Amino acid sequence: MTSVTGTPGSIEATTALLLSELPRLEAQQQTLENELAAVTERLGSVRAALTALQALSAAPHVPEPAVSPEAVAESGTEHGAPAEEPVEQPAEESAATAAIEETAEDTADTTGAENDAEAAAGDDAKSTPVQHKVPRARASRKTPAEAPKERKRRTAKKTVPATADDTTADAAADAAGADQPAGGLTEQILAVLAGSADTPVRARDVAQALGRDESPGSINAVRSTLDRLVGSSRAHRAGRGLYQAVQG
DNA sequence: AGGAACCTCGAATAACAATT
DNA sequence: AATTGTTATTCGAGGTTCCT
Repeated sequence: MTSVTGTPGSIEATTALLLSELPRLEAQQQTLENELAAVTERLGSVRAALTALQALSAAPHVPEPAVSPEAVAESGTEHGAPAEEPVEQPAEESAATAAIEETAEDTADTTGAENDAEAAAGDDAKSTPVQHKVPRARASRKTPAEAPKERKRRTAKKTVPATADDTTADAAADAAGADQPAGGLTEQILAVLAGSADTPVRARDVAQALGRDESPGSINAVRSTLDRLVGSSRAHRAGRGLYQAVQG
């Protein structure tokens, strides 16, 4: 299956390299998951503190979490942390201040993890960067007659690769090496594709698998490279936004 | 309730700049 | 010169809101 163009020797060497990195990457994955769980827990603590304070001061509203509901839900479901649970802590002042202090401390402690979680959550919730889209003319908008009747759910569209994400992206991460370039970006991406040859992957997944920043710019760079690979027949497009290693 | 219009976001594409 | 990164623009599709 994974017939990425290359000499057999280079494939073997790459395979050996990737296998040697496997244990370290798995450990790194575990570490990151633990950090995310810690952040999720902290989030609950922060909310508890805010709620308690609100109860004390009868403030009109509590600012919504900066973390997107999606991300919270995700982290909650994935790690069993009730991040979305309504806070039912006693609204005692001491409790509130204690929670706040604890929160402040842990926030300082988990800055790194927070950043990671933020990167993951914020990106998923699309923390649209600078790209201001000029309200483009609606000329291109399809009339309902033209629009396809069966609207595939965007979520479904995302879940398919996302599900694959857990497996293929992990495998891809294994395949690519998460921290340093083992060859050019093109080769790394090819390795990712080869690592999940059975399942098409998204540019985002590839970027994630490579341990790259999940900023739009970074993903765009991956996408650009993927497009070049497609253009050079070293990869093929399996669908909109989906890339796959060339078969056979 | 159903449909149309609008909004938002991800993806595709192209062009250019920077780096090796 | 090839590779990689960045930016801008456009397109496609799903979600939300509004109107009848």
